[in-house]
Amino acid sequence: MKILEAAKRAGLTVKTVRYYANIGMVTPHQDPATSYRDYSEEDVAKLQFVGKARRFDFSVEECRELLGLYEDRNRPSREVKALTLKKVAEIDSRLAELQSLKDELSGLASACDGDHRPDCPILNALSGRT
Amino acid sequence: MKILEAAKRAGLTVKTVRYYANIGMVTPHQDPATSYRDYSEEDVAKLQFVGKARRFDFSVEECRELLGLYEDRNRPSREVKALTLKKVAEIDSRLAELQSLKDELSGLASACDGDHRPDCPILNALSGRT
DNA sequence: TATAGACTTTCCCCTAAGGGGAAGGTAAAG
DNA sequence: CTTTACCTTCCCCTTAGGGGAAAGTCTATA
Repeated sequence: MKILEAAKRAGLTVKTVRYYANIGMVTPHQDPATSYRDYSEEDVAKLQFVGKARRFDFSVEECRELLGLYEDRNRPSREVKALTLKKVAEIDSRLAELQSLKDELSGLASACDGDHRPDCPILNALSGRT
Repeated sequence: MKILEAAKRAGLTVKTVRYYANIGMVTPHQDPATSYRDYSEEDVAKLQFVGKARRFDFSVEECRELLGLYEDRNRPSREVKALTLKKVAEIDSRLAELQSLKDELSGLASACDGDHRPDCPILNALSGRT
């Protein structure tokens, strides 16, 4: 099938699918005469796989790794689990970071009257006047 | 003072400080003869302000806005508060998004034996075999 | 069969916020 | 006077594609 249909079936944009072909992640057969790409069912499955993994916040390089494991019928599930746990840990530390940012900012916001007057605890905090 | 000292006092890199000058955010006097930048105390204060705001996850453009308000002795604190609350809301939705990602991934990881055998619920989930 | 419209290709520039490094000028210290 | 540290501009690199131009291809209909 042609790229538009493959993209639709994988829930991706044509640009994205073409990008994955360019970086060698999902490489369909390409007609040398017309240079049209021709996606097989298996290509579409890989695109779907990568699309899901991306939505799980795996980077493109991590998706490439996962895809390699996915295609290797003999891979140990250990490796997949390790990648996943690493990603969970990353998400965890980002969560903590964001939570503390939110706490500080909410604290500042609730200390600020938010009226028309110029005095503002938020700006005072940002300018270092604790 | 020269750029290295200004950067050190603001806790930023020289590259970053020069970048802020290039985009017109903190623009020190520049000697036309040597083209050396010369940072005043006020410039350093602005750099510190921007540095803090960046650490609070404000984008450079938002920092520019905040800096404008900071420099306007007559600004209403309302505007500052509005920007801050908007940022808090953004952080909140990102938190929810990450939390649900983490829950799904942890669920998958705990369902995976993580041994040497090839069967892996994580890959099964990614490949759409629910 | 000709042509319009839908689709495809490659190519190039753009994003945010700088980092890395080259080439060349300047300043302070020995 | 020379070394060393610092400064400048300039250019390319990063992520993961998006936007759009120019040109080729396919398909349906008049």
